[in-house]
Formats: sequence, C-alpha cells, structure tokens
Amino acid sequence: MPDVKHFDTEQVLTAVERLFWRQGVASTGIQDIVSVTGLSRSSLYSTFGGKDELYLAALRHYLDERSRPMLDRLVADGRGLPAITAFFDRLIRLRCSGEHARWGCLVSNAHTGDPDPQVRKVLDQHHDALSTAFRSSLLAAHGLGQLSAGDDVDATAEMLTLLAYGVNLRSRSGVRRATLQSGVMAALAPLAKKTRCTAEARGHDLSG
Amino acid sequence: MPDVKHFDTEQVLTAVERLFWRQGVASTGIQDIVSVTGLSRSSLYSTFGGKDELYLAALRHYLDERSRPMLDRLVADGRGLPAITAFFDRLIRLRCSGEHARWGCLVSNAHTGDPDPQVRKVLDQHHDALSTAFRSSLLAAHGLGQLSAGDDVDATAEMLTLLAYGVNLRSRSGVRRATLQSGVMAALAPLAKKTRCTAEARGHDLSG
DNA sequence: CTTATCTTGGATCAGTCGTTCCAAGATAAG
DNA sequence: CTTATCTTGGAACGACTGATCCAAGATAAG
Repeated sequence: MPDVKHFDTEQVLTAVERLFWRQGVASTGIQDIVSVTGLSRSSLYSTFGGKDELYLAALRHYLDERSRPMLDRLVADGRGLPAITAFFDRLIRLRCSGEHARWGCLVSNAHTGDPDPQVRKVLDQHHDALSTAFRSSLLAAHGLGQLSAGDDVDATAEMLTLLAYGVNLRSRSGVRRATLQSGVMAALAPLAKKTRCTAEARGHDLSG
Repeated sequence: MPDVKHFDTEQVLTAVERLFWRQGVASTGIQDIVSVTGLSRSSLYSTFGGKDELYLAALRHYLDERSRPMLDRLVADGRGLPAITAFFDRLIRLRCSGEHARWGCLVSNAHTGDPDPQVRKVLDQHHDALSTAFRSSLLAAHGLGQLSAGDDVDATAEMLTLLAYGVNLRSRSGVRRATLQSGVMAALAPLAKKTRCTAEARGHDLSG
C-alpha cells in the first residue's frame, strides 16, 4: 500500500509561517523554505501546491494559532476596559520581546503589496474579528458603567483597531516597548468615565 | 562637448516613486521602471545607480514632495487641536480618494521587509518628523487651553503617530473613508478639555 | 516475500531578476 | 566641419525565480 508522508504538516506550516512573517512573502523564496523545512520541492508542491497556496495556508495557520487565541481571550475577559488594556499589554509584549520581536504581525504585514482575492478575504475576515472583539469588550465596559457618556462604541472600536495596526507596523522599527505602551495608554485612559473630571479615574496602567 | 541628459530627473523620480508606492519594492522590477519611464537601463543605472539607490532616491523624493509639506502645514497651523483634526482629515482624504487611493503611505509600506541601514535611517527620520509635528501642535493646543488636565503631550503624540500609521496601513484594504474618520475622531474628541463634562465641548468634526 | 501506491531527492525547466557592457547616437566647443 | 565626451538603445550576463518531472526509495496490505 502507499507510502505515508515523512514529515509533520503542522511543523512545516509553522516554519513557513515564521519565514513569511519575518521576511515577507516577496523576499522568501522556495529555496528558503526548502532549506528551513528540510523537505524537498516534490513534497512541498504535492502537499501544499504552489507558493501562493502555501502563503495562504501559512496565513490561515497564523490566524488559527496566533491571532484567534488572542481575540478569544479578549472576548472571554469580561472586565471591560481592563480587558482591553490587558490585550494591548500582551500585544506590545509579543511585538517587542521574545523570539518574534520586531516581526510585526503577519496579517498587518500582508497589507503591503496587492494580495489576490483569497488573501484579501482572509485579511478582511481578520479585521472583522478584531473589530468585533473590541466592540464586544467595549459593550461589556459600557454595561459595567466604565465608559464616558459620549463614547461611541463603533467609532471607539475602529480607533482601537487602527491603534493595533499602528502598534503592529511600528513595532517592526524596533521602537521601545515603553513608547508603545504610553501611546496606547494615551488612547485608553480618556475612555474611562471621569466622574469628577479627576485623573485617578483614568488609572489603567499598562505595566500592571 | 558632452551630450546632455535626454530626460527630466524629477519626472523619472516621480514615476519611480509611484511604482514603488503602489506595488512595493519587491514587486517592482527594473523592467517595470524601464517600461513606465521610457528610458533605458543605461540611463537608469548611470544616473541613479542600482535598484536600492533608486528606491532610496524615490523614498527621499516622497518625503520631500509628499510627507514634509503635510507636516509643515500641520506645524504652521497654530490652531491646536483643530489643526490636528484638519491634518487627519487631509490624510484620510488622500488615502481613500484620488489617484493614490488605497496606495497607503510609501514610508509606512516600507516598514514591512527588512530595510538596509540607509532606508532604516530615512524611516526613523520620518517618524521623528511626524512625532515632532504632533508634539508641536499639542503644545500649541496646551497653550491655548484646549487640552484636558491629564493629557500627556509626549504620550498623546505617540498615540497620534500610531493612529496615522494605522490609517496608512488600513487604507490599503479599501476601508470606507467615513470609517477611518470616525475612528480618528474617537481618538481626538476625548483630548479636548471638557469643562463641564458635556459633549459639545468635544465638537471637532472631521467632516468640516 | 511481492506488489501497488505514494513520497522523496534532485536534475531540470523556461522565465525573470538586477546588472553590465559596448557600439551607435547626440551634443556643443573649437 | 571635426572632435571629444557624454548619453542612449539594446544585447547579453550569470544568478535566481517558481515550478515540473521522473527515477529511486519507502511503505504496508496481501
């Protein structure tokens, strides 16, 4: 009976994801993938198809393994504003330290260069998921009476989305973590309800 | 005596800038540049050098012709917060409509892929210029008594920078202009001093 | 074991990459 | 005009691109 694959698809996809993530699609050649994964062109093409389909698979893998867990955790955290603060804290930590420091976000990086329709669709899905997660947390914050009177949930969610894209993009330039933290805090702090227009009501500390 | 160039350097640089801007560096070949500019490889290489130097020249051209004028206008506008609002209004209009719609920002786009030291330096310079311009406007706003008591100028400037990067990146996905406007407004409105915690004091309308 | 079926290594493909080179063309001083 | 000097068109380069192909190897049911 037939032979079976001599490698683990999951491991290969992770390695390819890392390659595309760090160097970008255009700068990553099939040869790079062959070198890193150790498998041959035959296996690569018979398993995943061409480079475009491989990129798409890596993108979906990133969403499943990296992006979605972050968003699920944000939505599951019912604390409202502190949940959002904690989300950005984790995001900035991931972007500025550890093995993926200065790699940005694979999805954000994909926004440069004109993606084919399938990739475009994945990017849009990711954006919807991110935006929806923010809306969910903001609604929770509203329910908990944390928001200022004039805060528009949809507009604020869009603002947070822009902020996340900004963090992702700018983290590639090696900006200091504290700089990103203060920038995000400057956006989050004014959201909190200011009962007597005092400053301590804004106290969402990213370093917490 | 020697022959003179048969083309206008400025025009060529503009065309090259447009190519890199729209398609990215990695996706733009020398052949594309030859086709668009109409001049030959000889002229190209003897005038600008290789592709890397051509990209650097295009980047600097973009900064001089596109970026710096925007920032100069922001700094020159002494109105404080309304100046910042007007800046983002212009930015979003440029990113979402006209001939450069959905092209993003050449400098922001450059953040994906690992730039050589010279490019990196240009990117850092651009970021400093942007951040400094925001700080300048925020200081003006502070002097005019427009800011809330707890607003930190440096942190807020960083926040606005992240927001601008977010707008640039996200505009490439073809997001609606109104969506970006509402997102930016959600970040700008809370900055304004709220004397009696009322909403009308926040009235910086992007559609103005 | 045999054997059918899939996988694998690696040669190979045509095409494109950025770059170089040189003869032919253009220019303007003498 | 001649002539020195630069520019230009276009052929050509080797290296690399993504992709294909096939014989050899691996697997497991019979």
